[in-house]
Amino acid sequence: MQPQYLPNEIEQRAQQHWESQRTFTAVVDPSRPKYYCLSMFPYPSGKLHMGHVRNYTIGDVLSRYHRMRGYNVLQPMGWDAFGLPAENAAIQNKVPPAQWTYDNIAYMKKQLQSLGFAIDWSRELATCQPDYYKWNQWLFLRMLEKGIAYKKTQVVNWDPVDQTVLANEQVIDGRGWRTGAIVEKREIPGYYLGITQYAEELLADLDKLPGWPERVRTMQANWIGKSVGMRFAFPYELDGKPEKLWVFTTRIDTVMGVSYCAVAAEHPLAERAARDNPELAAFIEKCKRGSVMEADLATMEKEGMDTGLTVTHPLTGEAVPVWVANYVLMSYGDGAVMAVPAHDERDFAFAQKYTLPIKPVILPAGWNEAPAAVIDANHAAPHEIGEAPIFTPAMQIADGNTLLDWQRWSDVFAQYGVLFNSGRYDGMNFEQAFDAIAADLGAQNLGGPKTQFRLRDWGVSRQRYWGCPIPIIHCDSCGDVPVPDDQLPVVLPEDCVPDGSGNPLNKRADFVNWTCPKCGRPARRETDTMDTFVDSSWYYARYASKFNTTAMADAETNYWMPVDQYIGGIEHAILHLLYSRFWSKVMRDMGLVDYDEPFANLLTQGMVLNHIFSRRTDKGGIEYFAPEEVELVHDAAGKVCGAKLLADGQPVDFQGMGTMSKSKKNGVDPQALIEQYGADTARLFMMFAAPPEQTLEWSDSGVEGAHRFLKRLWTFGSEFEGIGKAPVDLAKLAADAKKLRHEIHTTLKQANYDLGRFQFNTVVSAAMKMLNALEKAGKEPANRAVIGESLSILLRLLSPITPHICHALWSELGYDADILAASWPEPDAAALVQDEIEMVIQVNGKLRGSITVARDMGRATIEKLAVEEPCVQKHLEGVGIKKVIVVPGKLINVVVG
RNA sequence: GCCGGGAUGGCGGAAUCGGUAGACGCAGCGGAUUCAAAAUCCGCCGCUGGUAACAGUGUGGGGGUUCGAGUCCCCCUCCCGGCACCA
Repeated sequence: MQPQYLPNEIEQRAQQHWESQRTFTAVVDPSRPKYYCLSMFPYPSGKLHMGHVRNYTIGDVLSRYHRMRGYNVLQPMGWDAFGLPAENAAIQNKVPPAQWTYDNIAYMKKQLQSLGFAIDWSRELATCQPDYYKWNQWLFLRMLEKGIAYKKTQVVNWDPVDQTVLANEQVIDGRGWRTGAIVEKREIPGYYLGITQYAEELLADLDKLPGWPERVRTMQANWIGKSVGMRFAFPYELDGKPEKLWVFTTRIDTVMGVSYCAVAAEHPLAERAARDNPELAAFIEKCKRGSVMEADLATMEKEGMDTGLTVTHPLTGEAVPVWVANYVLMSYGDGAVMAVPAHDERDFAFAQKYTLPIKPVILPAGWNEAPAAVIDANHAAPHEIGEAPIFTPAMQIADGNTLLDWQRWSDVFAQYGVLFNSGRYDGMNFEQAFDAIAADLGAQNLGGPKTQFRLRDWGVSRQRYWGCPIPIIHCDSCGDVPVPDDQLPVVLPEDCVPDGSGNPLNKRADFVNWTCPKCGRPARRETDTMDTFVDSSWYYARYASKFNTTAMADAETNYWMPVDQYIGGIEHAILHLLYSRFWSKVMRDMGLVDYDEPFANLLTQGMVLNHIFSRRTDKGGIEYFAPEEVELVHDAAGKVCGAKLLADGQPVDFQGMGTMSKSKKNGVDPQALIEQYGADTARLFMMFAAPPEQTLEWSDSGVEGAHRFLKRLWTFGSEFEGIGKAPVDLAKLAADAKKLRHEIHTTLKQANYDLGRFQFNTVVSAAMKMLNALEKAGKEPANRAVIGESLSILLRLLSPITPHICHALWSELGYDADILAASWPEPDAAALVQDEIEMVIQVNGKLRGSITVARDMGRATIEKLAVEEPCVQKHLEGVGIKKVIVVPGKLINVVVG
C-alpha cells in the first residue's frame, strides 16, 4: 500500500469508480424511504466561489450520510441560467449572453465534478433551455386564464441617458451605475402574479414547516404582514362631486386623535390639488425622483406639503387637512393614511416638523384622570431641541419651548389603553372602541373591519433580453392575445448582444413581427421577459420530471417531492422561498402536483464574506476591484482603514465585508485550493471552519491543518493494510484498550448527535480526536482488535465529508468493497459506561478542585468527601457551610458564608 | 428606517437542559530529527501577578435574576443578511 497520501490519484480513482458504477443515478424505489436532498442551484457566473463550496459540501455530506443510513437519495444539480450578469458581460465583452452562459456552465460543472459531489448529473437542467422555460410560459398562460396573472402599471427605475430600465442593483445613490444620471421613477405596464390571493395560506402553512429555522418563518410571517384593522373613508367634496378618501389603520381606537391625513405623491387627490398649485406640483415632482427601493424611501428625510384641501372626519364632522407626504407609498393599501401624531412615531415627528396638533386619546396605564391639557404644538418652537418633560397626571402637557422627545412621550402615551378625549368612546378599551367605531362607520357606509397584508403582488415583467419570453402577442384589433399552447415555447433568439440601451429584442424584427393567432393579421410579440425568480420557483420539481417531454410534472414528481432537505443561503429567506411556496400551491391547485409545501426541511447556510473594494468612476458610476488587486492599509490599532489598488497605487474605497459575488468581484475561486491540496482537503476545511448556519469571513489559514490531518490519517491507515479482514475479539480487553474503546465510542456518540443538528465542524473535531487517540494508544497486537474497529468507525464517520480518502482506505484496509454500502456506525452502549467519574468542586460557585468518585456513589457520601477536601477546608475559616449543591456526575458546589 | 441574525484567546471556533469557559484546529514559542532546510514528531500557549504552588481576572458594553450566567431578563454599541428589478 502506498505510504504517501496522494490526493489527486485517490480522488480520480474514486470518482471514476462512482461514474462507472453510476452510483449516484437515482431511480424510484418504493422499498426504501426516499431522501430528496437539494442545494440551491447556482447562477453560472463563471467560476465557483467558496460560498458554493460550502453550500454544496453541506448538501453532499447530508446526501451521503442518508444514503449510508439506507435512504434512496436524489441529489440533482442545475443552473439558474437567465439573468442580468450575462447582459453585463455582453456589454463588456460583446459576447452573446447565451454563449457566455453555456461556457460558464461547462467550466463550473467541471469544478463541481472535481469536488466529488454525489450528484445525479443525468437530471441536470439549465433554465435558459427552451424545454425548461416552455413550462414557465405554459403555467403563466394557465394563471392568466384563472386570473392569477394580470396586467397593470408598475413603477421602475428609469435612466434618462441610457433610455433604459435599471435594476435596483444598478442604482447607486440615486444615480445610474454607468451614466451617473439621476434616476427617475417611471410607470409602465407589466404583468403581475396574484401571490396575495395566497397570502392567508402562505402565512398559515408556515406552521406546517417545523423543519424550517424559526428565524426564516418569522421573517416570512413579517413579510406577509397580516394586519387586522379598519378600512374607512373621509368624505369630501371636490369639483362639486362627493368623494371619499380611503385609508387603512390598525389603530382605529386613536381615530379621534387624527390631526391630518397624508397621501402619496401619486395619489389622485394630490395630483388634483397640484393642478392649481405650482409649488405643490413641484414638490410632487421631487417625490417622484429617486429610486423605487424601499430602503431608500424609508431612510429619506420625511417631508410633506399641505394640499390646501380638507376632508371630513367621519365621526366628528370636523375638517381634516390633507398633506402629501413622501413616506406614504401608493403601492401599499389605498396610498393614504390617517395621521395621529400622539400615538405614532412617524406622525409625531411629522407633526412637530410642520407644527400640526398632537392630541393624545389613549389614557396612559395607571392614570385615572385625563392630562390637564391637550398639547397644542402650534405653541411649541419645534426646531429647538431640549429635554421633554416627564408627564404626571397633574402636569400641563403643553410646553411652549420644548421639542418633544418620542422616546419619553411614548413611554407615557403609545401603549394600548383606555380612550379619553374621544367623545362617546371615552372609557372604552381597544376591542370595545373597535366594535363601536366599526358600527358607526358601517351605519354611514364609510367602511368597516378589514384584514390587510403587507405582501404585494409579484411583478414579473422585465424589460430585459436574457430571460424567459412572456408568451403574449399584441394585436391592434384583438388586444393582448395569449400564445396558443401548441406554439410554445416562444423561443428566445440566442445570438443577441445587449449594449446597455434597452432590450435588443425590440430591434429584432424576426422576433417582434408576428401574426395574431386570433385574426391572423400582423401583430407584435411581447418583448418583456420574466423575472428570473420565476425560473427558480419550480426547478426543484422539474429535476424529478426531467425526462418527461409532454408534461410539466408527473408521478415521479410526486414520488420525490417534497424536497426532504433544502440547503441554501440565508439571503433567500424571503423572496425565493416565498415565491417557490406560492408557485407550488398554484401547481397544486391546477392538479399538477399533490404537495402543499415544496421544502419539508430547510438549512440556511451563513454567507461567506470577503472584503469589498470599489471606486467611483468619472461619470459617477461605480467600479469594483478584487481583493487580490488591492493592498490593505491598517490604522494604528491594526484595523483595516483603507486600501490601495496595486496597479496604480491610488486609494480605493473599502466598503467592509460582504457576500462573495461576481458583481462585487470579491469571490474566491476554490480551484487553486483543489489543485494544491485536493478536493477532500477543500471539503474538510470548509466544513471545519464554522457551523453551516453561521456567517463566515473568508480566510484560508487553517487549510494546512486540514490537509495535515488527512495526511496523518493516510499514514496511520497505511500501517494497517488488511486489518478489516482480521477477526475482532472484544471479549477480553486490557485496561488501556478498554479506555481507547471508551474514548472512540463516546466521541462517536457526540459526533452522531452533532450530525443530527448539522454541526459538521464538531464532527470533524470528533474525527480528529479519534485519530489523536489511536495514535497515542500504541500499535501493539493487544490493541489491534480495537484499532480495527476504531478505524472502521472513523472512516465511515468521515466519509460523507471526505469521501475519496475514506473510499480508498476502506478498500485498502480490507473492509467491504464499497464504503457507501456500509452501515452507519452506532456507539456500543457497553463501551460508554465508566466505573469512575471525576466531579468538580466549587466553593460559592468558584472552581477549587475535583474528586474522583465511583459511578454508583451516593449523594451523602459525595458531599462528605467533597467537604473534607483540603481545597474546601481552606475556604471554611470563619464561615459556616450554608448548603451543598450536587449535580450528579458533574459538580459539587459548597455554599459558605 | 423596518424585519431577521451575530459578537467567546493573536485567528477560526467548542461548551446539548443555567453547572469545569477556551474542546478541535490555525498561528506563535521551545525542543527532537537533519550537514541544512522542508516534512514529521514531542512540549508550552486567555490576560495580570508569581520561580512555582497559587491568586486575581476574563465570553462586545452597562444593569438584573441565581448557590452558580457565554447560556435567562432589561438597556446600549458595532457587524452581517433581507427590504420586492443582484441572484
